[in-house]
Amino acid sequence: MSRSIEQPLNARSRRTRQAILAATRALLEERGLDALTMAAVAERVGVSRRGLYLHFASRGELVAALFDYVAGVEGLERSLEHVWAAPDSPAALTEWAHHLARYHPNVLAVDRAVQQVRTHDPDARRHYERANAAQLANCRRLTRWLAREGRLAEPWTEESGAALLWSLVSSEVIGGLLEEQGWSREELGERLALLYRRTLVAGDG
Amino acid sequence: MSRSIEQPLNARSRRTRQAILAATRALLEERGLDALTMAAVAERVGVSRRGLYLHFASRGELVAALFDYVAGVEGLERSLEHVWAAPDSPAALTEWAHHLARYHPNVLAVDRAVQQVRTHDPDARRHYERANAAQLANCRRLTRWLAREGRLAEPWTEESGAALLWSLVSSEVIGGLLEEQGWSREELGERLALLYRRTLVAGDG
DNA sequence: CTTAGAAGTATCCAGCATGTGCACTTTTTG
DNA sequence: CAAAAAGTGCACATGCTGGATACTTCTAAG
Repeated sequence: MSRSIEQPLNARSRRTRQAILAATRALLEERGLDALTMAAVAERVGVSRRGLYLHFASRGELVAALFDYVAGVEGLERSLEHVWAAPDSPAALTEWAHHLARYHPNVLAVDRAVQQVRTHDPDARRHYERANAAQLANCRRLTRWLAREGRLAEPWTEESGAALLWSLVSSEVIGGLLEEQGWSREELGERLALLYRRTLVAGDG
Repeated sequence: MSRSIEQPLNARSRRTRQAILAATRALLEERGLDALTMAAVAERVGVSRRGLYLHFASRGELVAALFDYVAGVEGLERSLEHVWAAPDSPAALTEWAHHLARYHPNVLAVDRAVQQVRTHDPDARRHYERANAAQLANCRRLTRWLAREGRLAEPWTEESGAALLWSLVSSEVIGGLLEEQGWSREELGERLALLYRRTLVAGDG
């Protein structure tokens, strides 16, 4: 099932594909994953239900494709630049917290959807695992930086610190604090930054 | 739909109900939520598919019922006693970390299932929210205790500290660290305790 | 400007899961 | 033993996915 669909050559095709992705995202954010049926998407795009399958082999593939779509639209790379441009590793850690608070809220719905769908769908699982590996790599880069500068607090290692950081990039955590606990993005960023520094950074009074 | 089903009076009925819950849990843990169809459960229990609906009005209600079932079987209350028996608030916080590492791994599959199902099913949502509120109340009790003893670090308040603690009781976090990062329960407990103390406790060298 | 091939439509279909209705049998219990 | 409760078997409506087929419409390259 769900054999990937080759890159569209046609301009018309590309436009339709984008329209489908945009409509899917909107529908997902407005009405949730359960309401996201192929029929509902088709109607919203103004295309036949059968037509969707010309662009996405399955519902799972469609949801999975949202992953990269929102990363582009919401500027994942751009937001990450702030982290690596920091002057030192503790500052980078703080920037990482702010990056989470800046970027992730915008993709929460998609994150959660991919996460649910991944259990059935190999395509979604692939996308999820790729994104996850990238996330973990970023975390490890942070802890390595800390270690190099001698700022990684006892008893953390590059590995265990990275794992901890990675685990806190969770739609459950971020969504819970924002939506259920009513934190603002600013509060989220500041407080995560605080947690990170106190937990991981040595000599940070 | 999914009108609740009244307390069974019959001994036979109670036995069957327990058998259904046990089989459901086993199936869920072995083969995941997707494989958890009413037909599969029925076969495993050795009861007709129709018979399940005599005990649980819907699949959602069945999954939701697992919540309390595992809490009983795995001794939620008993595990929590360690927390409140602690001599002081920082010790309680440490005990809380160990409680998470002791209890939660045993109910991860059920936690995740209820969380997914709750989006469709009102019954599951009710159960989830009740459990969640209890969780949050526990966290607040911890931060209140800290505050009373003057051990709550700047800039946390009873409320914001509780929210933070609450957000870290997440199957995504716990499951991720245990399963994907390969932490042992001991490591999880120790490291969470460390994170909690450094972040929330004042004057804890 | 024409024409081959791609994009898209309309309709039907099979598969599979949920949950309900109904007549029936078996077990429990007073 | 008799009534009530528990459980069975089967049929059925509904809702979704994804595949098939024959058809029309657009677009891109010669």
